[in-house]
Amino acid sequence: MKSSRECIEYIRPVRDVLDIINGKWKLPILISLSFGNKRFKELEKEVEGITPKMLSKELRDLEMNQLIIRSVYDTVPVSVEYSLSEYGKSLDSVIDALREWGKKHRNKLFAKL
Amino acid sequence: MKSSRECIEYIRPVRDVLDIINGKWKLPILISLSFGNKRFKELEKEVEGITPKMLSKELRDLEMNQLIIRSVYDTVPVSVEYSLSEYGKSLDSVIDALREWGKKHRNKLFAKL
DNA sequence: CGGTATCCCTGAGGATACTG
DNA sequence: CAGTATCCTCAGGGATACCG
Repeated sequence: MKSSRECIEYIRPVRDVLDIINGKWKLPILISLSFGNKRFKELEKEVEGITPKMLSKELRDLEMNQLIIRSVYDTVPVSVEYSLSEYGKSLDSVIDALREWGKKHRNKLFAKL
Repeated sequence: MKSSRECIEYIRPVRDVLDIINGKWKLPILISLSFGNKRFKELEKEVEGITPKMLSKELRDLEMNQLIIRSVYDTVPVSVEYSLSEYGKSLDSVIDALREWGKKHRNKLFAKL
């Protein structure tokens, strides 16, 4: 067992990440974008249950943190495309880990029934 | 680029996990316990900033989800020890991934200055 | 299409004090 | 020591409607 200080040091980076990908929507949005660039309406469908207001806000947050890129194309009507930045793509390992555990958890829950 | 249905299927397990480890405190608590069994007061110190109320609530949630074990010892005064369950330990990979990314993120922020 | 605006509510989370 | 009890704030999130 290590010292308390080491433990606190260990927690810090995780808290940093939690600050960035907090809430129920950010990771689902990032995952959706990891499947390919998406328009606003597409995201609204794939991230089930999200409202336009929340989607708009979360996209802004993610863009501010440089995880995604918002590209506006000068078509008529204007079209907007969201994509993962390289930095956002680097979250893959995190998403994979979460996903693997999530699948195990699901199996565990089913096994109980 | 895959179909929308695949994408939605892909997101589901991640949302399951998020439901379990949501909020700012659960992962820090789990990490602290990964360093060794802890008493309530010890956790209160190592999970910096948490109030006893939140700690109490989060511990209850984590216990309900079988991620931690609460052991009461019949001493005077009574002592309570929290430990990771095997199931809780299986979150290691998730925590590692988050932590690795968090460290990178920190470096990136520092590099900017 | 890609969002805003408005209103609303719950619950996460905090501060402080207290108890068996 | 291991929590409860109260009271409080505020942001996360939802519903619905609307706009350029």
